[in-house]
Amino acid sequence: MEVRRADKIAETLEQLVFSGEFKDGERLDELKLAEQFCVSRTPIREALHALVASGMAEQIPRRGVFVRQPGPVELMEMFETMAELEAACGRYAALRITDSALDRLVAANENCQRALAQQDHAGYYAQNEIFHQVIYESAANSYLEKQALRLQNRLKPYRKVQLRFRGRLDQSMAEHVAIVAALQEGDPEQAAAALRGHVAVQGEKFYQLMASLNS
Amino acid sequence: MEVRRADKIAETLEQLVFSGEFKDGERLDELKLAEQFCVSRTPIREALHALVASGMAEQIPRRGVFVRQPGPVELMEMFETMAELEAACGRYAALRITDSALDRLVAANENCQRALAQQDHAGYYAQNEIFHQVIYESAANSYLEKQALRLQNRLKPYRKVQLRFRGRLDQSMAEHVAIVAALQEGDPEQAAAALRGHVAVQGEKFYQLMASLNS
DNA sequence: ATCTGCATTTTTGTATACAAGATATTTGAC
DNA sequence: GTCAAATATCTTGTATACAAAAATGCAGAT
Repeated sequence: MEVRRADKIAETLEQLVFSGEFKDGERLDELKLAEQFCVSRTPIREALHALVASGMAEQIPRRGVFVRQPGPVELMEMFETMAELEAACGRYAALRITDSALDRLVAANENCQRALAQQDHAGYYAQNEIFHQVIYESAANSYLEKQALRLQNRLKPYRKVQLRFRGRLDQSMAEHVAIVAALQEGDPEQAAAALRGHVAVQGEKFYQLMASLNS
Repeated sequence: MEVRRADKIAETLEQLVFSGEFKDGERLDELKLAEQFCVSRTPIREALHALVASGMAEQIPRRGVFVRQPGPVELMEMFETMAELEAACGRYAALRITDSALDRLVAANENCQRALAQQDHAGYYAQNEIFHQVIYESAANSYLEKQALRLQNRLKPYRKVQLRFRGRLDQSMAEHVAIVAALQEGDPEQAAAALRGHVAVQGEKFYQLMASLNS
């Protein structure tokens, strides 16, 4: 799929920004990166433009591109938007979901519970991700699905933090059950509300954590 | 704001794709465009990448970038997504809108009505755009606002078509009034529902039109 | 010592040159 | 005449060279 070196570099840089290797506001030096990746400036520049397009960096003309780690406010806004996107997916999924997708949803949920019992955090995250992605897919709107996937990916590094809250995992599982129930019932309003709340609380927990750290 | 030639070129290409100058599937030849714009391939390539990033073109490695005009199904999906984004904005706006924003909303609405009375279509479009943008802004979520603005801009060329339907303009105005009322009441559910319906019907009308043209 | 103006040095943006993969064409066999 | 293989041509991707704008450093004046 990706034969161009620039694309691989973009992917690597994305990971480095995600992992916090690059601090907020840091300038991404074309020459240094070119040397570091053993390529010329050209593919580096293309990779940097990709970063800018995905919102992880900002370009100031004739000045360079700077990493743009979202602050607490922007993160909260992104979680809020995610909540609405998921609510939208849930709304349509309630009307359009297939039986096989419902099965996969239940299966992912059971896998979540199993991972939880085994203290397998990585497994839980993976299955949780699948759970939500099945809902995006079941909205039967590939454009909406793509948007949801994009933002889900963007928020991934921040979602992990919030699950450390006391009892959050159990609560999260209970919410999943309610979501599945609403989808099985085919109730758009209830599915939307359940998903909105489920995601929104993540943002709020995260915000709480950020606030507690900054005081 | 934009000192880089590549950015101006990207903007121009965007317009050309919007206006249908470039047909769906057409390859955007770097050399020809470079000659046409009297620049080298480099800024052209950057502009093409911008087009790809905004979803108006597709890049196939080692093959080139091709214009990607959305088909009826994808357009319908985009309208559906727009409806949900606007509903989300309306939901939050009902809780967060300021008095001054409400005033601007009413003013834009009156300007719409005035333009309608004078058969000033361009004026109507402009004021209608402002009406919706005030709502995005009033959601007090700049991330969500940005997403809404992006999709609104992307759908702009298609929205105009749909307003030609008999009586659609009058109906649209009535919906605007209902939206303002819900926001004034501070009722999130009603605001969301009103906006969802208002935008979704545009998609439906558009789909009807496309279907009638293809038969 | 600090600030201002000029010169130097980086660094971005663009043009050109080169490499490699994809497409088109030609030539030969059947 | 059709098909296939080899060659030629074209196009993208990358490297390098050049131009222009911004940042930096230094000298001199206040």
